[in-house]
Amino acid sequence: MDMKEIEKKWQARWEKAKFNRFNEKSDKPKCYVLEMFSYPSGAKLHIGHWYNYGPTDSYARFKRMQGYNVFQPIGFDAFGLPAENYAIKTGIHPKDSTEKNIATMEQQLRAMGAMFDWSAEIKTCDESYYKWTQWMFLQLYKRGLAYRKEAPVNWCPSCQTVLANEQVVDGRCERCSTQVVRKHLTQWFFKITEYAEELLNGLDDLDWPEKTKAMQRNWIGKSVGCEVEFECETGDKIRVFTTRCDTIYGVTYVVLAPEHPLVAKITTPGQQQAVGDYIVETSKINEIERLSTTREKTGVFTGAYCTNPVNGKRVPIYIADYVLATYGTGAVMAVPAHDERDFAFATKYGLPIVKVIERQGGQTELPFTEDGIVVNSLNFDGLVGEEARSEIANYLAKLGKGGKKVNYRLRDWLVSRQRYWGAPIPVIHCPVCGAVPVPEKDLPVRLPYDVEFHPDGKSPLAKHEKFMHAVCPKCGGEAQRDPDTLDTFVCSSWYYLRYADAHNDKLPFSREAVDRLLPVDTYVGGAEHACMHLLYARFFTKALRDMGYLDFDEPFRRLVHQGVILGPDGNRMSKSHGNIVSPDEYVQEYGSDAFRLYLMFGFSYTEGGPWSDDGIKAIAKFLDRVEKLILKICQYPEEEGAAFGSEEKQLNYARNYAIQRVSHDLEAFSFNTAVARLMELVNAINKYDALDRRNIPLLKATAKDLLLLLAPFAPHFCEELWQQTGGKGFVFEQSYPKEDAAALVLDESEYAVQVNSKIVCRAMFANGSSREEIQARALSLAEVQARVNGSPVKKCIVVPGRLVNLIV
RNA sequence: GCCGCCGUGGUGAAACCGGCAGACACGCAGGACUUAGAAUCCUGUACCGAAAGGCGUAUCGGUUCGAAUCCGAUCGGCGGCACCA
Repeated sequence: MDMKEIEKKWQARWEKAKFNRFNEKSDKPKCYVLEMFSYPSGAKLHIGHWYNYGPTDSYARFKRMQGYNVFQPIGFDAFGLPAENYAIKTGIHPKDSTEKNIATMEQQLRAMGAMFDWSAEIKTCDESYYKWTQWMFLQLYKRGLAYRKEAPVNWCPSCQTVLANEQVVDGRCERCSTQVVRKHLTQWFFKITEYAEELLNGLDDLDWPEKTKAMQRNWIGKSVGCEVEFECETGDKIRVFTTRCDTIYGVTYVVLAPEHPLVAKITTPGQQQAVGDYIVETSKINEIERLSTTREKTGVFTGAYCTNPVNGKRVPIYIADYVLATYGTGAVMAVPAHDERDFAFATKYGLPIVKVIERQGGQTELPFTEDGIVVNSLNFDGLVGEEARSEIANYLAKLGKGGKKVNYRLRDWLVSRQRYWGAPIPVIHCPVCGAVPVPEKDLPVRLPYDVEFHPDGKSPLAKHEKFMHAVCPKCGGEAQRDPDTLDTFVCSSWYYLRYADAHNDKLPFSREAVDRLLPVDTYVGGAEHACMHLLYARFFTKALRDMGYLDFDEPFRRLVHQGVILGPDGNRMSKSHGNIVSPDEYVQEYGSDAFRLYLMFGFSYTEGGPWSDDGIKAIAKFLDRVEKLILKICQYPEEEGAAFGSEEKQLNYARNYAIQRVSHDLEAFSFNTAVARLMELVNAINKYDALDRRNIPLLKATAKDLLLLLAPFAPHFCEELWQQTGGKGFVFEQSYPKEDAAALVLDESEYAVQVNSKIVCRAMFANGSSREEIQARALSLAEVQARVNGSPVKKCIVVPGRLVNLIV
């Protein structure tokens, strides 16, 4: 077949028939299959795109043939830094380069032949989209979920913008790997922490990879403990968070983070110099060093003291940078006997170490950080672990000095970016009224085209006078726009909702549209989004639900991560490794169907692995064999009343076995085994076809099923064969074959015959035989008798259809 | 350090709930057809052994009639979190 021609032919016909569109009028059950949309980088699709979109499209086509009304939209995550950096380098405007890239990618995606519903296409950089991204911001603001505050934030000196916590990997920028630095800035945040508990609990019921759920749990980082108030001699109260309040009688000092607001207030005049020096010193140390566990602990005494609420003991207050300002309360109670960090610190600075926990039934070596028996703790002595913590927490609550408290590692999501190519934050800063949201009727706040790109740490918009100039919506006075844009992850946090109603100009989506299509049934994309996009999108869904715009809690019922196709050398494909493999030459040579089929067959979908084209020829050959076989069988004259003997039964078994397995494997995204089962069926048909006497109707029916089974894997190829063999309409209008359970029951099966769990031979046994019959027949076999040697059978284990084991 | 996942032929990989390890392919070897073969078809292919047979799923041990699969320890790899109190 001339695949190039055939691809074009069928793509044009599908297009003309609007065949790939979601059918609004159908009463079939809906199935929303979604691949993560792409950033329009470079120009061409790379293997990763193919690997994500090809097999998933096969899944979508399979669901369609199974009778679902499938919705498979596509679009572009079009805002973002690369386009802007490219503009700084080349002078080509981000809008122009992005639009050009999108045009190329659209063309390539169409050429792939996936069943995308292009009528719902979205581009996040279009006004018609980002207007609603801004609208989302305003709703969150109204709900108190968007707020502005000054805080220490992560700044990427290379990208010249702040980053969210999730975008800092090992102290480096997720995008460009530059070391981030800490800055104090006033920025916009989304209050994702308000949903911490629900985001955590919701994971339990999701059909997601366990690993991804574990990563989100880890990221949310719930820890259950206790908050305790230590009163200073100045009257100030220091609140500390601890998970080990059973050790509270062992507190010998309290430590504040150097940034803690009370530091300045409580430091005694004598210690001011030392404390000031220490703060300056630690602020110079970058985040990476500061977070290193191996670094020696340092700190300095403030000169102040506070009181342990449970025993009235006076303990010194230190500052040390091993206490983080951003976690818990930014202060800890130090129990050197039962915490390794406190132990190291106390040893270094000669602070007392008081043992209050003992190992149950053993020697207690300090620091002892496990649970144990409470000692030296007045009336709590003798309690153990959780019981002790609970009792002490209750006691603290009774004293009015604290109580049980849950802490999360998750921080609020910083969404401001000091960059141009994003959705402008719809806020006006008025000298009188402060930060005022732009009224919804004034949306969108348009991104001006004529800007200059000078990476200087400020948004290019800040220098655009016309853009910046605004009138305060509240008082009508002179005001300034917020010069920052929204993190692109804000755009991608709701795009799956927009697809459902992509052309709505009154609302981001109508309730009716999302009710009909959402949630997404199967979402497919890379695992690298585990703690970013996938967490943010869940947050958006829950927030929108609480605002009454949605009626469901979770956007993605089922999640599948495709693996990563690495370069042939086993490294990630990259320009710097010089190991990028382009799909184009393969597609050119073998066609898009063969290429996607190879991707499905050659890799375990969720694993991926190093690229190798070993076997791509075999796939092309396989398609050739199918073509020859089907065209040949199709020409056989009809013959009625042909015999149905054991050969026919075998062929029919192979046919129905393939139907059963292929359907099962496709549902499980186990494409490699599904293709293997198809190859087995082809082998079985070939074998049968080589016989002298054949049952032609059966052979034809089997060949037809093969074609239908293969259709989702090789859509153009099968569409063409369907037509050539006289099929009416599109092959994808046919139902996917369903297995005949009766054909899967064989008269007899081959059993492995074991004596004392060792395989002795194989033999055929009639199915439905009783255990006694099987035992008797097994015993009668010559190989078995040689082993048994007349010994009595003590036990006989039968696994129906598989194995019989005689224990003698 | 903590959490999670993984380790199977020369290669990519299979194996549902504990039941014939290596499906399906690639590669390789041999053969057929052929002027020719990089085409097509057939046969073989975990390893050791000529064979009978033995042995085998990172290593060691355990549970079981039976373990790639379950349990414990060790080694190796990957991913996440990490001075988180």
